[in-house]
Order: sequence, then structure tokens, then C-alpha cells
Amino acid sequence: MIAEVIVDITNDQVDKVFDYIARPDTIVGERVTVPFGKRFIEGYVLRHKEKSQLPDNLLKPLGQPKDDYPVLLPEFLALNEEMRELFHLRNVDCMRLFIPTQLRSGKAKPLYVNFIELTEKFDDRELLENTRKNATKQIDLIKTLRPDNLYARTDLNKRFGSANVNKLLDLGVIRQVTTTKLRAPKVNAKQDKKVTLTAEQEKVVNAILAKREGEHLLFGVTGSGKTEVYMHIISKVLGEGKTAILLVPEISLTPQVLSTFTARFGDNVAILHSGLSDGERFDEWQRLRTGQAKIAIGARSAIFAPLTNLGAIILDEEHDPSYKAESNPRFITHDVARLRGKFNKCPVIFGSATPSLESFHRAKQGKTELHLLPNRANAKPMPNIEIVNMCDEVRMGNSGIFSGRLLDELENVVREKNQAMLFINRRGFSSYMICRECGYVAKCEDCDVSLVYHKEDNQLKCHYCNRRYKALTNCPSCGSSYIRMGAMGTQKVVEELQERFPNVKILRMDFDTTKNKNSLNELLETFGNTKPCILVGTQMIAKGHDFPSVTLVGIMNADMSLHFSDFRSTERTYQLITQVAGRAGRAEKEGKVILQTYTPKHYAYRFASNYDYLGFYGKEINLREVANFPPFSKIVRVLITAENKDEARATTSRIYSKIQDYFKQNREQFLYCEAMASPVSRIEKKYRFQILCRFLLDTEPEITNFIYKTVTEDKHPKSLVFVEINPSNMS
DNA sequence: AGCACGCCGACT
DNA sequence: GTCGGCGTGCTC
Repeated sequence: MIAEVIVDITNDQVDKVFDYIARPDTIVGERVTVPFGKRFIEGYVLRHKEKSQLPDNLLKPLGQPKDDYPVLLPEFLALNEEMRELFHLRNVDCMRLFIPTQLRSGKAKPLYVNFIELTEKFDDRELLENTRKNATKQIDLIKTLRPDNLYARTDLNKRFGSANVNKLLDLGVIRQVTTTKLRAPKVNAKQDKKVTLTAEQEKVVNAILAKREGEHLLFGVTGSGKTEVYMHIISKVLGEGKTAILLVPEISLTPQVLSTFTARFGDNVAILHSGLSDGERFDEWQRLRTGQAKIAIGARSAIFAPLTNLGAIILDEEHDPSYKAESNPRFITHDVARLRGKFNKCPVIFGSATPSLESFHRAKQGKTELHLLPNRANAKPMPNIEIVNMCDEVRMGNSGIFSGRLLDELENVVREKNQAMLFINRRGFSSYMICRECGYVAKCEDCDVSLVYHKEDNQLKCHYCNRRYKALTNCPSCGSSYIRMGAMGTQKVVEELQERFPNVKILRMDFDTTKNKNSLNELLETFGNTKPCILVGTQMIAKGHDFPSVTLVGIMNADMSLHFSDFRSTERTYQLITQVAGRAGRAEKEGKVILQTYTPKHYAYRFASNYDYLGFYGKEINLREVANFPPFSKIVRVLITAENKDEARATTSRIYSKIQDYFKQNREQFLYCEAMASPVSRIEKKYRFQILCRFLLDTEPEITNFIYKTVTEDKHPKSLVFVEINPSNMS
């Protein structure tokens, strides 16, 4: 018998099946040690077969399994093939997605717990004589214990002293039993509020459960109670002995969300997220694998939860960009969810208040069944969005960052002891250092990007390679001391705000202040307890957090993401505004949103301020179709990087000419195909070039496959080549 | 990824 | 003379 093995080495040259002589007890999906060249490495058994292409004398025997269970479910072996085809991934990369890193790194140490039990000799007269002298504690201990019962060692240590426990162990009256225990991350579960579904919600639940298989898009406005719909569906499939996966964006994996689910489903919930320790994470995986937990909740990688017999897969906030893995291994969670849905014959549910254009388009095409929740569960109106034209402000002599309207409303909030959130759009934006005399901008020496000024340590930092520089006092180019910070960051807004409202608590929430999990929770807690209070933050204030006293939301610079060179920028802007606006007026108090922009007439703002998703979708999809952008075409970006500029350029033109040849033979399919330097032409000392092409979908996936093939063939060891499909952040 | 083989420079 | 630089090629 031959075993086909994938070796655990990340290299294209060895990313193929290797044949080994199987042990009689080899199990498909097991992790094994195999002899490979001169050394021994880890591998995964993919399949069995009768005979190898290679002569017997070249085959080596398979080593011993590393675990006492196959780490890969049969479903994942099938998924591996499909994902390789769909995303052009390497076998190893798939394997690594399927199993927790703690397994490979050997960091998965089980938690050992010591127990004490009585031995057969516990009432042995002679032995007890020895302890009886004046060891009252030891006598007490023995009297406390009952035969055939286990007692936690730590407990007994505390009550009788570990010396006494040890003494009895030596005498052989008691013995120690060690067992392993699964750590479960602590969630402060609140009381479960059983909610009766609204008629709308019930209709959706029934429609999805009636159909079972296939894809569903749940388009529900913010506050329409999508979570309750998810919980009812999960509860139903659990009742049938099945399991479920619920995916949420990492950023909205808040304690509130988790406690809502644990309150309802208790131990059935396993949570997979970045905040867990290695041990906790591994144990949650084990609980899912062994069936002790039946619901996996987590960010995108939780789509690979080791569950069998799935009854539902749910992607909440389906439009969130984090569902697309942008670095190796690149994959799209939606597609993986569809594959697992097909394998398990279970429904795949995508939910959002602002569905991605792709998803809504699929629904329009009939590939996805559309379900609507057009009303808020609590029947409260959405907050009013007021658009403020910042050009008018400048014309009236206000060159500051706050409009008159926003300041007025902030004063109201302070006076009435309410709370406000100010949202700063930072996409593709930073506070750079510029010389007002000659226009010099401080840039990183290794990367071709502007440095970002950090006030806390008075340093300039590169956000690509993290290199630090001293802040400049004079322009290195012309010597002028008139060198200043350009644009605004969260710090700047907080500073100006504090000047205007010296007695009001102002909090800052951005990547820097939330680096560790605790500081985020502290920040949220402080905000929850302080009135009045103003919270200034980036993207992350947009999601999940429920603060009933927030009556005002200010969007400082809505345009920032609008003029980003990305075909999805308008869509993102619409989604962002809708989400941020949803933070205002969540309880009895009515909310208000002030949106500051230099382009007030833009349709994204017009539709967003009317909460008119359908209107926005109609306009945007029409533009995409006319301009031949996705989902009506596909954009492929080939990124080439190398330390040597000529090397990078040479590789680029070699690949480009091959794609050009293909282009010439399929001219009617190609809309565009150019090679150029990447917008950020150098990162971490590596020069970056790119080939961009856009083509119609008629001959898909042949063109994409051709590009992948060309790129792999042309792989030169000195330059790295990446292929990105419909990329969002082109840097 | 590693590890060996192999072919040129500067060193006890 | 040889120790060691790292380019190239292979691993069932």
C-alpha cells in the first residue's frame, strides 16, 4: 500500500504529492513524520493508493503518526483540492489553514490537573499507625476522602498542606491521577433574553429553514435583529443534532457579541479569535473536533472549524473587507463557505445592512436567495444625517477641521450630558511632515512612502516596515525651519477638541490605543461610564459597540475614502457612513449625524443620508456595468518585488510579454493590460512593479489560470511574484 | 526549506 | 596546497 503525502515545507518545488510505503495502520488525514532527503519532517497523508509510478527501490517507508487521531477531516481533503483550483493555493498552505498552528509548533500543551484518590491500602492498620502519632491533619485528610472518588490536588493542598499530601502519597495510602483538561476562554455570560421574533424575522427564519441548501442573502437594516434570526436558525439545526459556524469580522468580536451567544447556547459555543492564548485556542479547536462544542464563532479563519455535519454557515457583516484574505494564503471566505455548504448540504447565509455589490448582484441574478428585514425591530427611526459642505465653511472664513454645525451639536451634547462619536476616515491617509517652503515630504529610506508623525514619542514612523526616524526640525532639502505636519490624525482632532471643550472627557480610539486587548476594553468601559464624553476614532468605532447615550455622530472627512484609487471606494464610503451613522440614537434618545464633506452632491452621500441602499445599488451597479468593472469583469494584478531594481523590472517585462501574447489572441476579452511601477514603488528595500489587467468574464477562468501558470513558470528565485484578484488596497 | 555537491578566491 | 564562499539542484 502506498500513502500520498504532502510535506510540511513552504516551497513551490516540494509542494506536490510524495509517495511512501504505508504502514498497515495508516489513516488518511493523519499527520506523520516522513524521511525526506537526509532529514525527517512532518507531512500529511492525503490518500492511499495501490501502486506508485516510481520504482519500489526509490520509495521510503512512512513514519509514525504524530497524533492519536487524524488531524484532517475528510471534508478538508476535498476542500484542499477545491481551494487549490479556485485560489491557486499550495497544498501546505491549505493544510496549515485546516489545523491550528499550535499543533505544528508543538505549543499545544494540554493543561494537566492532578487528582488524588484512595488506594486499596487506605485502611491498612500498620500504615495508618505510622501516621497516627500526631499527624492529625493526615488523619483528617484520609477521613475526608471516600473510596472511588477523585479530589483536586490543589484543593487538598490548600486544606491539609502539600507536605501532608506528599507524606500519604509516600505511604501509598493515596495515589495521584493526572488528567488533562480543556481550557475554555472565560466569557462573562449575561442573562439570556429570550426574544419572540417579529413577523418579519420569523418569515425569514422559516424561508431559510424551508429551503435548507443553497445560498441566502439576508439584507436587514441596522437594528432589524439579524442576530436573533441567526440564533433561531442555529438553535433549530442544533436541535437536529447538527453543527453551525458563525463568522463575524474580527473587529466586532466584542465581549457583548460573545456573551449574547454563550448566554443562549452555553458550552456548545467555541470561540476562535486572536485574543485567546495558544492553549485556549487549541482547546477550543479540540472541543469542536470532538463534538463537545457544536457552534464555532470567530473571524474569517473560523470557516475552517473542524466540525462535521454542518447545519448552517453564517457570515455576518458579509460586506466586510476582512473576509478577503489579502496576503498568503489568499482566499475569499464567501467562496470557502459555499464549498463547505455544498459538501454538508446546508444553507450558507450572508447577512448585512449594506451588502457588498457582488453579493447583491448575485441575488439579483438568482444565484442567492434574497431575504429582507426592512424595519428595525424596535421600530425606532434611523438617525437623521445632515450633510455639511466644508467648502462653504472655508468660504465663510472657517479653515478649521470642525464645521459650525458640528460645533453647535457638540455643545448640545455637552450641555445635555450625552455622548458623541467623531469618526475620522483614515483610509490611505496619514499625517505626514511637509516643508512649507520647498514642499519636501519626509519619506522612508527603505520604502517609497511618506512617514507618519507620532506625537507620543515625537518620531516619524514608516507604516510599512516600522522603521523609526527622529522628527525633523529643519528641512533636509532646503534647510528651512518652516516644516510642519500636514493633514489631520486622531491626536490632532483630540487636541483641538480639548482646547474647545477643556472640561469634557475626550477619548481616542485607533490602532495605537487599542494594540492590546485590555486597553480596548478599558477604553470602552470608560466611555460607557462617562457623561458627557466625546470619543474620537477610526474605522473601529463603526462596529458592534452599543452605547445608548450616543446622540451625535460626526463624520470628519467623509471624502477620504471616496477619492481613493480603488473601484470599490464609493461602495466602501456608502457602507462606512451607514455603519457609523448606526451608532447614534440606539436607545430612547434620538440620534443625529453630521457628515462633513467637500463634495456634498456625491450620490454616495445622497443615498446614504436617505438610507436608500437599493437606490445606491442601482446607481453603482449601473456605473460598474457601463465602465466594465467587477462584478462585470475581473481585475488581476501581478505584483513583482525584488531587491535589485533591474531584476524586478526584467521579471516584470518577461511575464508581461507572455500575458501580452495571450492578450493579442484574445483581444475582445481584454479591456486593459499594462505594466508599471507599483504605486508604492519600494517596500522594505524591495522594488515593486506590477502588471494590471482587466478582462470580461466570458472566458473565465482560462485567463486567470493562464496568468497563474505563467507566473509559476517564470518564478525566478531572486524576485517574488504575487497574483491578486480584484485587489482593494493597491500599494 | 535544508542539505549536498561543486567550482573559484585568500589564507594558516 | 585547503578552507570556505554561496550558486544549483534534489528531496518519494
